[in-house]
Amino acid sequence: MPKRRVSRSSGGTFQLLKVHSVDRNAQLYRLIPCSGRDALIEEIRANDVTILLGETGSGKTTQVPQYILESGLARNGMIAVTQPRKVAATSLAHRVAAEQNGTIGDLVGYAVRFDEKSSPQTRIKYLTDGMIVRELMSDSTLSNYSVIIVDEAHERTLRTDLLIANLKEIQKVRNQPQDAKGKGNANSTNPLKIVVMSATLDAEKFSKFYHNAKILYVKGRQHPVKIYHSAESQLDYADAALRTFFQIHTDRPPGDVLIFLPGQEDIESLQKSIDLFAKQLPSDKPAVLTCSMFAAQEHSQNNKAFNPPPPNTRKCILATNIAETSITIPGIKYVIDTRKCKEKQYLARLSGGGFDTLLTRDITKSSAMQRSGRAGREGSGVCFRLYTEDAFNNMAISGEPEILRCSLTSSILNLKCLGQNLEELDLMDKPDSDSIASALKTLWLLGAIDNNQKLTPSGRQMALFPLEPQYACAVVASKEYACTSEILDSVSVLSSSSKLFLDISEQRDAVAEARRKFRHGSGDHHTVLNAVRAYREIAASENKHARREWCRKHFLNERTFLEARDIREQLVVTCRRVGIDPSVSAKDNEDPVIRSMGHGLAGNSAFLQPDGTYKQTMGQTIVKVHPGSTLCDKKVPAIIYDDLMYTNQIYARGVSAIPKSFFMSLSVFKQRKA
DNA sequence: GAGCACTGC
Repeated sequence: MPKRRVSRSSGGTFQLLKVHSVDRNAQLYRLIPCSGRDALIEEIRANDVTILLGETGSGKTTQVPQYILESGLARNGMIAVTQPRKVAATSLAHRVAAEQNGTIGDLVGYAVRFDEKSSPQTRIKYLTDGMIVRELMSDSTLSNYSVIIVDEAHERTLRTDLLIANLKEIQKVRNQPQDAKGKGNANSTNPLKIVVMSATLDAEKFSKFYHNAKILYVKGRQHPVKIYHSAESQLDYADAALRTFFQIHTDRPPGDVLIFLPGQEDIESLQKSIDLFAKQLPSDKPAVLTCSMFAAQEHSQNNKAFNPPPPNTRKCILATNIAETSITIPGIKYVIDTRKCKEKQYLARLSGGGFDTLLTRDITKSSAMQRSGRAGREGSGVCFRLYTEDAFNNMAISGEPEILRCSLTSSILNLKCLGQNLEELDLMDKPDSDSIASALKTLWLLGAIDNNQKLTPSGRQMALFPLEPQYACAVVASKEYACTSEILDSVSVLSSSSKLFLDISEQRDAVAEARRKFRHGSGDHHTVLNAVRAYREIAASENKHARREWCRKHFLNERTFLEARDIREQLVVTCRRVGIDPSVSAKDNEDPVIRSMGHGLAGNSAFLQPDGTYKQTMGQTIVKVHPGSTLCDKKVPAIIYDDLMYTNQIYARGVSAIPKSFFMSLSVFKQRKA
């Protein structure tokens, strides 16, 4: 089928084209032109669900909500726009508020964790997908909204998937036509419109899920990017990237280079090689400045990639997926795509709990397109794919949705509170039965559900805490052990998005030395507590600058402390609600803290074997203590751990020693062993 | 002897 792309200027800020049919094999969209804004509003007015397919830079996320507002389609309620990321939600809201000439929180607002700006006047609200899923718990039909726009739906985050499934159910209730007796359904006066926004390639799946909803196409404003594939497949992607970079450097006009690599290890070694070769360049060639970018790296270091290079210098940025969606680096004209990324995948196991794997794998087509697009943000660019065109054509269209590759423990607990079962939910992709069974077993071990899979009173309490069920269980248990204050300190740090202990490979010895100050013989949980206590002392007596300097000197991430403080405040409120005194402290008594954690982490435990290895108490897996743990190289009879991660071996992270006798007192353990 | 990226009550 020939590619037939008909477009007409819309007069608005973007062009709108209606997709008539999708030819999957050719992967071309046959497009029928519409006239922009009015046509879009008419389509949304006429249909319960609209799928909006759009290239990046089309402005759909900022413009469409405003069009809907001005059209009066949302007269009965707010317009929600959901985002997978907090920064996106807040920055989009600020931009749209400015376009509406208003202050943020007035007509246009946002809601993300720890930060909400909205008022009774708010009509357009940007929120994270997690936030709206949470709202579902208190208002099961989301009655405050008349239009819900699900943005970045193609990312298929766990929460977006749960939202999409629930929205289908909500529409059944709210969009019911008046019944034959003329007795109108109370809800039919407040129907719900759904707009699903997605990047190209996978729109058809959303359409099928929503009873063949119409797909509309929004044309983007990206600059053209010339794409080169390699003629033959490359065995060594790092070496291929090195050669490609110097080819660009010697043959191509000025412009910075962005290299996508799977992880920190590859980044650091390739950076060294490039620096080494760059020194040997003839003096008439421009110089090379390399920067690296990955999440575990200090912010100040990551930020160097944003600085313009000195005159007559080409900047080369080596980055992980962090530069694919979350961060946009200015000045990039060339992209080198190694085809690789690392992805976390949860491996459900019926005995001993599941564990995460973190392995290098091939990227997907949408990822490859996203990467090449990074060369066309400011002008035309070039992308060098270190793989053949065949390889590209054979890539999966998009990644596996998160719901198929993460632990379901938390989601199942939350759904149980809503009276829903994950198995019965109409999801776009259903997790396999092993994954569900493994989560149910964990919940049973925690005492959150009974033998009939019914929520227990303490399970209902756990669900109220903004924590993984394991840590919520530890908080609930801390009441009995009179150490809630310490457990809150501990779990708030463990639940933070960033790690507390920074690792800088070049300063390994200095890092180890600084860490020794907080080191606690019983393991990582008390080591974290020691760091929290030390920071609290500094924070009480020193100013902001001194605090920051103290953290830097001890290789501690201050952002983690600050985030943990916010989380702790939320936990204190929840504790009071369920009758747990958050201020009760065990003082210097260490044992209660370990035992409380032991209740949450009973399934994450292992006994020392005669041969010196650790074997799971509730499974057969041999686990190794992670080298970053204070208990590495130490042998204790029994350990609990925060999680297992398989990279080269199965490593237990966040490890503490626990008396072996503790397990004998646990009823679930006795039941389990029997 | 080692760390893809996000997010939430």
